[in-house]
Amino acid sequence: MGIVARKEKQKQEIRQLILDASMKLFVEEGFSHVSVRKIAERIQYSPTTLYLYFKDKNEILFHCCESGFEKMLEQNRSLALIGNPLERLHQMGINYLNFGLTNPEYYDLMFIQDAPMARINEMGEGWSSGDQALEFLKIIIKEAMDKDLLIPAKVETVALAVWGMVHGLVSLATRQRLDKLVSSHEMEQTMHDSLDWLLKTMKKA
Amino acid sequence: MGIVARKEKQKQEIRQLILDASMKLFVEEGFSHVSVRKIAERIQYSPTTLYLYFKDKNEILFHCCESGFEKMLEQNRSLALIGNPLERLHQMGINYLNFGLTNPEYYDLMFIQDAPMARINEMGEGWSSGDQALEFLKIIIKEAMDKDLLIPAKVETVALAVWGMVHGLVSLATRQRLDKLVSSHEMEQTMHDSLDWLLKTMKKA
DNA sequence: AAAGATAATTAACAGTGTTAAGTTGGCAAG
DNA sequence: CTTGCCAACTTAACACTGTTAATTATCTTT
Repeated sequence: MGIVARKEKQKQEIRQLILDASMKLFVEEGFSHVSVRKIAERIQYSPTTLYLYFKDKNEILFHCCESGFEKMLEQNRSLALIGNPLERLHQMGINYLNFGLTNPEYYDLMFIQDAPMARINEMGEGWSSGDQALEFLKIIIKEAMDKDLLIPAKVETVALAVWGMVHGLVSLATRQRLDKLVSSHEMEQTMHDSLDWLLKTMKKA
Repeated sequence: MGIVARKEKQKQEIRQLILDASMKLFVEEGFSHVSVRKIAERIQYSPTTLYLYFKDKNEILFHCCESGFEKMLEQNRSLALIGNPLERLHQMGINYLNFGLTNPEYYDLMFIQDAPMARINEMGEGWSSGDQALEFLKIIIKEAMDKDLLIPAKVETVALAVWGMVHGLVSLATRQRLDKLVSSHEMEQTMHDSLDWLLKTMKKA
């Protein structure tokens, strides 16, 4: 009994060892340079050993992705302090843009790459991290509407529109679609302008 | 003189042969299954021959990307018939969403993958297709503001916001980030709802 | 200590983009 | 008419990728 427990603990330790190495590699060299062989080399194991602890590379990437969501959640902790739901929404948008621009690799994994989604679809479970984030957004919007600060509309519609816009801005920027339109030092300001415009426009007069 | 011209013509023919094969492969099997070897096999040439006509795979993909823009432009031809700039903007948004959802592979190449941008950055030239499309959007928005149909604001800011939103919606949908939130048969309607909401909200009362 | 289970490895498969070296063809000059 | 050249094209190879099957090493239990 004690033995099987220790074995399980060791197994979890190696799993964590693999994930830590993956994360480091991921942050240092970027998504596209993360390979099973490179991860294995970092922890001095054979490449195939990773397959004893994870089904495939997608599963490893999924965990890196989850860790990205934690990072984002961490950044949003301070939102709870903001009483005004409209200001809170604004700050949440700013946080989102900043997160995307400062952690493009994480952002990629969380919202663009299909590797993490592939693993989610194989398992039954839904995309809890993403659901949670959108739920959070919906609650703020609902609160703002209830307090008569926003023009009334279907909450889902508005939430999707807002998320869509900030995601669109971040992904256009990180995928270099705005490079020739906006000089890089103006990029952040320009994106914030668009966010400000949206919030101002949807605000009740 | 006639000889060197014929030679040049033949060279262009093979270039086109390669591009046609790439496009077919691209449409039939999707972006991720397009490989230099597969393209070569389709036209009965050795893989390395492609490198005599194109610098690298990115350059081939860039041309597929351009062809996607033509397809999109084609779809937008009918916009010219719409007199009201607000209605024109609306239809343009609908077209954009439809294009993205019905041609996810093209959309990917045009707005998400970095392969085509890599080739553009290597050459000096800017992203003319993208610039052109955004310019088109800006003109409509400006016209709507001039005709007092929209709440006045900086045109660039609004254009980027609108583009950002539709792009965000399409890319979230095609990258499966909305699967567990919106059932697939409702997807299109939900996205259209968000677009409608935005246009209605930014419209002058 | 011997047998059995478990952990880790090596070898291999089937692919990828790309470069360097070698081979074939046709055309022009001697 | 043959020789030499140049261009088009191919073969071979490099350095990778994710992943599976078979094999070896290690540790536990009898």
